[in-house]
Parts: sequence; structure tokens; C-alpha cells
Amino acid sequence: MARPREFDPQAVLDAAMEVFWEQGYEATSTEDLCRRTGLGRGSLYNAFGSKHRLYEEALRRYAETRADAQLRMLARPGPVRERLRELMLGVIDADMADPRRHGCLALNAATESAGRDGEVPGLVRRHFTDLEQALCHLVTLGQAAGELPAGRPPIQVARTFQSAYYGLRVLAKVTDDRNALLDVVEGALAAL
Amino acid sequence: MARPREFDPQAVLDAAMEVFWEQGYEATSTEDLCRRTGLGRGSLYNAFGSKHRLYEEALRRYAETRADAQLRMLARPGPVRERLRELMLGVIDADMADPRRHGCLALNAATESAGRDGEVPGLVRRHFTDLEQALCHLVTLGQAAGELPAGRPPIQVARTFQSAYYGLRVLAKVTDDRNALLDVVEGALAAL
DNA sequence: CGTTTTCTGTACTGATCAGTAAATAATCTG
DNA sequence: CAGATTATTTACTGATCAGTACAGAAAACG
Repeated sequence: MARPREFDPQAVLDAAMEVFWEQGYEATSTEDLCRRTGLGRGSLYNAFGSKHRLYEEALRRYAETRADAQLRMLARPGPVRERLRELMLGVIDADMADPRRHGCLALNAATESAGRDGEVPGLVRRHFTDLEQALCHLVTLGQAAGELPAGRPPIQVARTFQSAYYGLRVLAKVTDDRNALLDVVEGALAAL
Repeated sequence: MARPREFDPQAVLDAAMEVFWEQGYEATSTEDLCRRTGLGRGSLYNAFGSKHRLYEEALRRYAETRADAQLRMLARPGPVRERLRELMLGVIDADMADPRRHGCLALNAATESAGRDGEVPGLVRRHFTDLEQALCHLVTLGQAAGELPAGRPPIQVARTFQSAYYGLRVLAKVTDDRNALLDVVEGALAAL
């Protein structure tokens, strides 16, 4: 090793993640990334190689911060139904608090055309399967505890709830009507 | 009037719509649009003014072709539950038949950053409220006919189903597992 | 201290971006 | 046919794109 980096890689990654989150992959320029990270072009390319590789790193960073916090929240003790309600109410608050509605980075990555290149599809897919798995675990728990009706396969219930969850995040991008989103929460919980 | 256009505006709009659909707004260049529509730059700008206005027109075209066909399908006679199942099975087939998974243009527009400019938010919003309204009508019908349980407000049931529907379209972008998508269909229908 | 190695900043690359200017061509109206 | 009006074509604009070359700066190691 020789001259050490002058920047904190995690902080830089957080900044890059935010830019991609706000604008999407295609709409952010390397200039934007330099400005928001504070790095010069040389440093940025030396550290990350390309815009697309930086995007992949930002997705990884998203998974290990925001997404992981969500999964940990789901793993907290308490009634299953309340945990699932909290999940949805949490994203309603988060999405509506942001006037620009950038929503969920992984969902955005899944719909953008850049989501088809390199490691992005794999990263996005894992993000989705991780949530599916956590939900399935929770449903299994709830059914075993007698808290949820036990008639249907947990994976089916989990997938349906997950679908409503992502639909909710899509709707939150479009509407300002909080009650419409709360209807989705009630309906999704009633479907358990 | 003087010299008439040499192109069919609807055909051109269809071609532009497809390009935006496949690639998204940011990722398609005016060059792409010229190549796929067959128009020169002059004609294209003379007819549509700008890339963004053409995007808006493409969204309108999408609404009055694809989306409208879907709404008409929902309005066909038959058991409510079967019509809703057909809606979801139809998009599973459509989405999975396309290897590039471009999904729903309106949903893509809602998540892209370009979806915040000009008339796009209004167009996207109307697309969503139209479906919400159609679903609500259908649920009301089903409840009145005794086909669906009548305990819950139709608008809540409709919004929940709509949410599952868009969630389904998001999941279809990510997974190759048809059974996972069919689980969503079963769950969403069971929640009615 | 000097060499090596890595990092940083600047200047630059050709390519492509969205959009325009202007000449030409085709049709309409009179 | 004459003049007006619109469409098409071509060439072009400055700006911005992602990525690179390279010189200098800073630390590690002998």
C-alpha cells in the first residue's frame, strides 16, 4: 500500500446511492456523481471503475443499510399482523414525506432499462427474494401461533402480501391520497 | 393546408411508444426515435415539438390502445372473479412472453424521473385512477350479485386488488418463476 | 532520503446528446 | 399556372456524455 484514500468509501457510496435513488441510473451523469460525492473524476474512476459498477455498489449499499433495517424491523418481537402493518405504514410515511417520491431504489432499478445489465438483475432479484423469504417466515410463525388462519400455504400468502407491498410503493409514487394507501394496508392485512 | 404529411401519425406514435416502452424515456435518444419511426429529425420535431412532448403523446396513445383494451376486457360479461383472474393471467402471459420484460409503460413512467415533468404525472395518474374506478365498479357489481362477500367497502377492496396487480407486474420484471406469480393471483382473488 | 506505489486534480478525448437553420420539395388555394 | 404554406432533408449547433491520459502529490518501505 502507498498513498491512502482521502475519502470515506462508505460515505461516498451513500452519496452516490442517494443520487441514483433520486434520479435513476440513466438520468444521473458522472458529473452529478462527482459533485455529490465530492470526488474528482480521477478518484471516482480509480475507485469504482465505471458508472455502472458504481451503480451496482450503490445497490449493494442500499441492501445492507435500508433494506436490511427493514428486514430487522420485521424480525422484532410482537404480533405478526402488527409487524406487517408497521412495515406498510412505515413506507407510506417515508414515501409521502419525500416530495420527490423517489420510493424504493430496488424497485426503481427493477423497472429501469439499466436493470438488465451486469450484476444489477441479480442484486435486484436477491432484494426481492430476501423480502419474500422474511414474509414467508413471518406468515409461518403467525399460522403456527394461531394468529393467522392456517388454511393456505405460507409462501402464497407471503407472495400476495409482497405484491401488495410493492404495489403500494408504486401507488405512493402516483397519488397524494393517504387514505387510498391506507385502504391498501387494511386490505392486505385482511387478506392474511 | 398545404403539403400533406407522408406518414401516418398513429403508426409513428405506435413506433415511438414501443421505443419508450422498451427503453424508457432517458435511455432513448432522438436518433432511436427517428430510426424506429422512419422520420427525419425535421419531420419529427415539426410534428411533435420535443422528445418530451412525443413521450406524452406516446403515453396518451398507450392509454387509448393497450390500457383501454384492458378496461374493455374488464367490462365484458361473466363472473366478476373470472374477469379479475383473466386480467392477471393476461399480464402474466404478456410479461413473460417478452424476454426483455418491459412490463407496463405507465408503471415505468411512474417510476422514472422523467415522470415528474410536464403532463406526464397527470397522464400517469389518470391511468391509475381509471383502473381503480373500473375495479371498484366491478367489486360493487360482484357484491351486489352476492358473488363476493359484501362486508368491506368496494373502494378498499378495489385498491387492494389494484395494488396486488401492480405488485404483480413489478414481480414479473424480476422473477422467471411463473408459479410465484400464480400464487399472487390466487392470493389476490382469495382476498376479494 | 529515495524509490515505489497509489491517489488526486486537470485537461482532454471522440461520441453522442437534444434541438435548429435553411434549402428544397410537394401540395393546396386562387 | 402563381403564390402561399407546409413537409422533408441535410447539415449543423453548442452542450454534455462517459471515460482516459498524465502530471503532480502523498504516503509506505527500503
